[in-house]
Amino acid sequence: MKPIKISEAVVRRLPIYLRFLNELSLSNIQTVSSQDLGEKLDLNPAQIRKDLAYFGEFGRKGVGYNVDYLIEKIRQILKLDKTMNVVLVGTGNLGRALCNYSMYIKDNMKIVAVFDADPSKSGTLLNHLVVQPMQELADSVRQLDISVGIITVPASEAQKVADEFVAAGIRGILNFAPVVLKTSPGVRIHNADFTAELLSLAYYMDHHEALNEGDGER
Amino acid sequence: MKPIKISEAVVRRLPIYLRFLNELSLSNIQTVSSQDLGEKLDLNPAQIRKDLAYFGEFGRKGVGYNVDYLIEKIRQILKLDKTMNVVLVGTGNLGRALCNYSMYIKDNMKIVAVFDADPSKSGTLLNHLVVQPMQELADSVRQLDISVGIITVPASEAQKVADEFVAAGIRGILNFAPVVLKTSPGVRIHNADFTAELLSLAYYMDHHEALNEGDGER
DNA sequence: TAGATTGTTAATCGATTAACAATC
DNA sequence: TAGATTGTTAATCGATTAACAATC
Repeated sequence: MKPIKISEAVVRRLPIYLRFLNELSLSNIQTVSSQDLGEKLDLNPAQIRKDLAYFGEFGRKGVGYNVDYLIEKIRQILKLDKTMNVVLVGTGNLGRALCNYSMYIKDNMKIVAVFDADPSKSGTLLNHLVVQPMQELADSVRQLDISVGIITVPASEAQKVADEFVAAGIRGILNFAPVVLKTSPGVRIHNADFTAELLSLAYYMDHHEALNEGDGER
Repeated sequence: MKPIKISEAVVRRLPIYLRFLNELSLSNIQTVSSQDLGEKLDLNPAQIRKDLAYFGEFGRKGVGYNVDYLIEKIRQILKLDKTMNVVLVGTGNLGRALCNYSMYIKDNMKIVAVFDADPSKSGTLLNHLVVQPMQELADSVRQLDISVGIITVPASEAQKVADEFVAAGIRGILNFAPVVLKTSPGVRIHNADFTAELLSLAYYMDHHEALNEGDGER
């Protein structure tokens, strides 16, 4: 009935909308216009309306969007209305930091298993979870109905972990390792590569004002 | 002489090129073609050639690019040939994990000061650096010639920190807090927002295959 | 020379923005 | 009713890809 394919850029903005709407809801604000959203999120109001309209008619002309209703709808679209089980591999500093994050709960994303390639880490406790050895990955993924995997191992190990994820049946990967992963077409990879962000930030420091005269973008 | 403005998308890809070239260099590979790069990095070869050509003629027709020369050039473009001093605010799990990262050294990005809004954290040691109270921020930025700031505080505190960064003269911000920051036009903000990446990943899990038939993209 | 590969222009594709009728 | 704001179409803008002459 609606075979329109949604662009990646649109999907990427949905969590941004959701977060801000949650803030509004906490402040007991009941209605918001695309104008308001655009100002707060530095986006064009038309773009916001268009993004939302891909999924349905959520607003009321002359009025705006009901905050709580829109939250509910976006959560449905992103499938955050049911719990999504997540596995994390790599219990270094970053991996441990991510495990301790509590935000997942509200968004129904839950780290339910933790692995490390280093056998000496097996059995140690990390935020109520026992670190497991890699051999148990496939079993856990099946038994715990895990669909998403987070990679926080060194770059040199990341591809290997990705391969094991795919073999175990994982369909989505959030990759923190600074490397381009290769997987089969059905698997979705999102990169959370802050080192690249940091390096590209350097480009914009100081001396390039002369070149980028028409600056001020984000 | 070259008043062409470089698009954001181009700059974002430069660190990706650089990383892979570094790998090649370590393997003693001396020459690489845009074809090779494209295959390894999942990018169109024409795009890679065009990206590089914005900054100069780095390749040789019929031959390809000299790996070490290209590394040198990209490092110059990104200004990684001189040390860039970085400050980090927020010594929670994530902040501590970032401080312990060693990658910065190779890329000449160095965390030289660490702050926390919680006064009880002041004076504690974090990876050879003494955690400082926020009042000292502006002084440190000036004295240590810091141009980039990393924000790893909770979302509720992030805007305040960004304001203090701007007031202290910082020109680039890497923001890990899940919130859209507002600053003056001259300040560059890059978001390292893995929570958004994780939530948007959920969208692509399972039941949406039917809609996105033409899948397989990244 | 023949084969390979760049740098670059032109064509294509897709995403953003403007505009406005519909309507609350 | 008048004012506001959506949903959506059309216009614009920008980025990606294809194609190819130049040349190593």
